[in-house]
Amino acid sequence: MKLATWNVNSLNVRLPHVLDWLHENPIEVLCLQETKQQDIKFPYNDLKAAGYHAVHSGQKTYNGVAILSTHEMTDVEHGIAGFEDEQKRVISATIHDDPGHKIRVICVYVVNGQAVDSEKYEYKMRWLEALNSWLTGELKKYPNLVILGDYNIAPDDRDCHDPAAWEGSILVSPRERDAYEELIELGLHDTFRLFEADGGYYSWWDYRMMGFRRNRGMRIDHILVSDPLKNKCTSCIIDKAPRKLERPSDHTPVVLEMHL
DNA sequence: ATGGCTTCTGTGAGAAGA
Repeated sequence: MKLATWNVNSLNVRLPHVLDWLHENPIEVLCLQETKQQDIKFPYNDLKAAGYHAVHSGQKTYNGVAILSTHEMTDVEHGIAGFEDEQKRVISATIHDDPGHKIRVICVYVVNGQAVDSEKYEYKMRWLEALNSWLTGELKKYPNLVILGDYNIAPDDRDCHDPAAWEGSILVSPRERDAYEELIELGLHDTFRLFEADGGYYSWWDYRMMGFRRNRGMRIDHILVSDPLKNKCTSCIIDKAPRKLERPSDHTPVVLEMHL
């Protein structure tokens, strides 16, 4: 089974890239973030024509998350149970593959936080705490769990192009990294790091200052798996190809392969 | 360098992203 995550920075703008990418990369599950559109505008028909079921939790202008799958999805849940949030940042579903395996997939768009001294940063920290408590229960309910998305956290200095310049800033601050580490301590594994120990691999590059060409990026999009799935993982790669297209998203897909 | 780009809203210029 192949699963991927991609922050598309507006599905309205990026739908052609998504359809082209799915055509070239036939995978079973794709989680999208920042669709930036209401459900009524979501391109269910175009995705269906491409062979994908889809579930979406969207809103106008900001946020918005979706799960696309070639397989049937059941038990769709929106948001973090018990956490009131106007912002559409989480959607979950159970994927049923052809051999009959059941995998619980959670698509997350973690709060950006803007700057460490902003109110949005405090919201980010509260949000991550709520995610953590909720996941504790979800892991018990669903042993085979994959959490894919834009975490807006670079877990360590290998995941940042210039740690000295970024020290203490948003995306790398100690409190954010501690919150990420607490997710890992629930018994989750950063699948990219199962296969690659070196730095210099990023999933986001700033649009400004030729960030991509100079590889001035951050690895902030992650695929975490629960313990029972760890040894089923066979590869996790960052596909830089879509970042090279005309009018790209500033993020690029991360792809996990598992042999169930 | 409180910048740089891109998207959104909505038709201006400002917010937000990361």
